[in-house]
Amino acid sequence: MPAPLLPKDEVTARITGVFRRHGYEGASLSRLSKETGLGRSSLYHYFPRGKRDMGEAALAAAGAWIDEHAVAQLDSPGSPHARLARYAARMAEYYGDGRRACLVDLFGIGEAGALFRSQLRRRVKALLGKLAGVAEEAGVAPAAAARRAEDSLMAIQGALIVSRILGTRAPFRRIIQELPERLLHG
Amino acid sequence: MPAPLLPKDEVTARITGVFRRHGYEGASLSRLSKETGLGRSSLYHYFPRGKRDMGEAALAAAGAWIDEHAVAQLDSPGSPHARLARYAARMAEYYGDGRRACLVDLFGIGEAGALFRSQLRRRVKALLGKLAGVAEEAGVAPAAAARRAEDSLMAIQGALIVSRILGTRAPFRRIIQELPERLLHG
DNA sequence: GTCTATACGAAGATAGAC
DNA sequence: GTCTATCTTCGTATAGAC
Repeated sequence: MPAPLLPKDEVTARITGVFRRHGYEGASLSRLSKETGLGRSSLYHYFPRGKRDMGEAALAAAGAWIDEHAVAQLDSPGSPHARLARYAARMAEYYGDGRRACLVDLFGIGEAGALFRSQLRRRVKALLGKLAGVAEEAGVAPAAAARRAEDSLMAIQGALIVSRILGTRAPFRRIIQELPERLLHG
Repeated sequence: MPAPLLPKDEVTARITGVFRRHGYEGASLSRLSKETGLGRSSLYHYFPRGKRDMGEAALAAAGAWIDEHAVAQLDSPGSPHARLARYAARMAEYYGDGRRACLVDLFGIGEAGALFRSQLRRRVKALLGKLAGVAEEAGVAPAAAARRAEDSLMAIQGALIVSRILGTRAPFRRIIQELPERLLHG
């Protein structure tokens, strides 16, 4: 048995990158093979059901990174505003300062939508609950907190799309900057 | 020469529908053929460069509909608030009350992005200018008007994504409802 | 765990008859 | 303008050697 060329985590990271640049259907096995440096057979060794398993792995890896680095900030010490600012900063990092796409967008439509939408829904609902919790903790009424959590998420998703089309990071950066205020004071 | 099975406008409309449901790369010629009822050769008769021309036509048709039905409301009689409300209502119609995707999202990434992003950018910039103009007309300072126009667009794009993932139209409907207020009074 | 080789269908696209 | 037939490339997926 030859030694692995890359640890599986690194393979998954590169696969995730391909999905984020090309979308699910645009991520062909050739591209995935080239960008991981693994032949098709090696990819099937790691991901027996092929692209479907790769999408699953990308989703899990992205979710884990966000939970560990961004969502964790919401439970860390500090004022609600400070925690939200750290959360936003980490999300900005995840999105490559607005240059990288979100799997919630890419995997929500077409063939990928059928495969992954229910998983994404669970993750999104959990995140919305977390964000609303921070707002409530800061004294925002539950209904308003839920609304603003939803607004925060929509603002980021929309900012990614608009920044991508306009070719400028400014809208994304502004939304990240404003996130704590928007959630806490509408 | 046999008579056309469908007028070209109707063909384009159906093609646009396929793109909006499956994305650019997910819209295969087979699907496009099936949903238009035209064989491949007929499609190539209308769109000599194949999918690329179909994407172009979809973009043009969508842009024309939006200009004629939604953006036109911004130049029609009535208060800024009333015009924005009519604009929002027409956009909601375009988006099938939140169930149908936006080409700015779908055509912004991957292969489609390379083909269509510059066209989309022009359209988006024009729309942002129009929206900001209405806000300025209502007394909003230029910088704030530009910011809020951007916010309005991002909110709609984000609402479409979140509504799609959550499987509920409520977030989209809320954003549509709030659009005039957000643009005019932050 | 990786490789080469290959199966096999679907992809986009074209030719020529009517 | 539509059809059938065809072409080539690329798609996902597998087999078997090392």
